[in-house]
Amino acid sequence: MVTRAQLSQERSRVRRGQLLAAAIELFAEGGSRAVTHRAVAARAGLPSATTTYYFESIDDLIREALSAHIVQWTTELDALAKVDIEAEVRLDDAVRLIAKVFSQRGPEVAAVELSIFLTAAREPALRDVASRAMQSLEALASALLAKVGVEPAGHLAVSIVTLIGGTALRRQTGVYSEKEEAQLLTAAIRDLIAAHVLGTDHVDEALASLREDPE
Amino acid sequence: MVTRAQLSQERSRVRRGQLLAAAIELFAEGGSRAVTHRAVAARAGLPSATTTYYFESIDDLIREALSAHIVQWTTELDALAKVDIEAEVRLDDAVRLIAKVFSQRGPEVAAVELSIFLTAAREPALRDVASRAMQSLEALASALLAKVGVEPAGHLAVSIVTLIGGTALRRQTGVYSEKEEAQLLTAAIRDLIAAHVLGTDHVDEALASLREDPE
DNA sequence: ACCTGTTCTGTACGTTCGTCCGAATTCATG
DNA sequence: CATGAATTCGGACGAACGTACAGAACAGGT
Repeated sequence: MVTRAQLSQERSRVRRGQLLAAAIELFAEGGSRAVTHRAVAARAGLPSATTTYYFESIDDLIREALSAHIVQWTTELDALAKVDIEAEVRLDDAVRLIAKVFSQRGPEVAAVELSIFLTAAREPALRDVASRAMQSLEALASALLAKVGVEPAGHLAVSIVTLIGGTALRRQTGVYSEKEEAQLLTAAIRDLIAAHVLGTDHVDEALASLREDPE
Repeated sequence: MVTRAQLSQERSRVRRGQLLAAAIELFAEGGSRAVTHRAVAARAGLPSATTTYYFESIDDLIREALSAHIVQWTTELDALAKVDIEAEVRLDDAVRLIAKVFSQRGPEVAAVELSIFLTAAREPALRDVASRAMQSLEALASALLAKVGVEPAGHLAVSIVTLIGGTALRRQTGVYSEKEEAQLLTAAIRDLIAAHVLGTDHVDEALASLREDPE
């Protein structure tokens, strides 16, 4: 049996979700200035009073929308890590896959996630979910690295995630084409992995040779 | 002789600059929603009508503020590249210096620059200055690399800039401490440089050994 | 001292914003 | 069927917003 309360809760949950999704859409299109009570309700196709009924204030609405979005993204990352861990993965596949984490749904969506990370700096309510997302990203990188035989990954996974974030950032400026970015990223990831498997000694040696031979 | 027109132009230039600076301050503190005509004028200590006198619209003001800020940052980067090119630079110094490009004035300011890169994606007026800033960053990295004997830098400078951007991004979330971020970044940069001087063959070799020996 | 064009700014207008409220609706429960 | 708590929603309120403009303030030339 389905009680009224449950039905109502379900309906409320749906409507809240619609509002949050609409808010994210507007945020992606025009930044936080575009997210207003009326605009959100209109985009969601709901009466304009719903936004005030479901959220304490407009800031609350924006915060929750960003939070929900990054949480869902984190969930997808975790799922991705579990699926791929059970499949056969070659090094190139792994590199290619992780290179697409930020870009899989186009640069516009990536901009939202990046914005959330930036907003987290001045919104304590977002800091937890933002750092959790970062950690899931690192966990995904670690899992893929382990799958291709790099274990333990140590700092390597973190550095790879750094590359991914930096790439997502630069993609927003459009200095390089989509193809160039992909090539640059995969090449850099390969270099980092190589340096990692070669070990600190080889790295120090290579750098030392630089110092001795200043051209 | 100083004409009235010149005096006036000078005064206008100063006031415009004050307004732009005030706008950036507000933007850094509360995002674009905090940048309003009245707030900007109040922060700059000028009459509230000045904002409409000097700028066509509020969007124009925000755009110009972000543009001016990133242009100035670019200028500083270029100056930095020229100064350091004339000084003796060791590898570790170079790595340390470039690691500080984004962090020299605290994470709050870095957040503004990152926001500008993101905003550039949906504001064509910012795209030029944003990509120019990226290129100056790469030029700085190239110059430092050349100084320590890595020449030509090729993709290396770009990859290092990617690491810097990714680091600046993650610093906003606070997952790692200031010191950890610095260590992670310098280690990753060293790895990339090492892989670069070792050459593609060594990298391929190292990765091939991974494939053959899946633990 | 007076005039003239430019620069500046206090003020006011209409719009949009965030928020609130009361009446209407819904539906499990008594 | 009556009750009441939860939900829905049109409309309205004051506040803050972007913007426009008439007149004040100013610095020459005469």
